Amino acid sequence: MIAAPESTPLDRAFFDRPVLKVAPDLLGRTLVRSTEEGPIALRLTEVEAYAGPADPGSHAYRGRTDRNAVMFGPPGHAYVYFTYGMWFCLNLVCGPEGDPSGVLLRGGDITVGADLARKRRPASRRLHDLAQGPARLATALGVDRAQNGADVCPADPATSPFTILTGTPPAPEAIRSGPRTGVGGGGAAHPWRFWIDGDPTVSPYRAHAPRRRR
DNA sequence: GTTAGGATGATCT
DNA sequence: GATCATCCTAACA
Repeated sequence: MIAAPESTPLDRAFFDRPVLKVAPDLLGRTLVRSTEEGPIALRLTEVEAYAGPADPGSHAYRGRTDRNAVMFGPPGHAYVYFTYGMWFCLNLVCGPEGDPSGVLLRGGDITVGADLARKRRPASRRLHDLAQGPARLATALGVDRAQNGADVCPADPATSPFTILTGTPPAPEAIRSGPRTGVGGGGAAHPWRFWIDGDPTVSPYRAHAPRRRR
């Protein structure tokens, strides 16, 4: 039988490239999240690049720590971090090894397993906001600290919580870029956020606002 | 439709 | 002790 395009996993060479090439190339790809409860497939519609040790918006800006160690490792692995006391966010580490760069997955369209995602995100009112925003995406997919460092290009996909399939990339003219969301300290200076034009699962842009003290 | 403010804790200075 | 690669709800237009 002929394999559908969606069935081909992206290999490590895909991620072992500069992050600014990988990030837009991830749009339209399918992330498969496997759990005991069942699989969820997500078509990526919005991502952000965090580009190496000189990027002031990056967790790696001030060097390697226990928290960001995965970003310094080999490409094709998941970097999961906990933020705002409540949420997890999912990144994919890009190459080359030793260069701490990665792609934050900010939004996607759930194509398989929407019922399971709804169970994890009862606050979600519509299909398109199940994974609209990085913490929503991680919540819908059931991602937490346990997946930090997981291989997303495993030799045997059955052994990994993640696989990424070729999917159906959008036409190049449908790919938009702009400033990153929610990063301060000059980190929004570069147009390193990429999304699929007009897709309802793309999160609304919010400029970084310093939090007020109570 | 928009906006303001609170939740909540790991991480780093 | 301040800062977060955020989300949700309530209030208001």
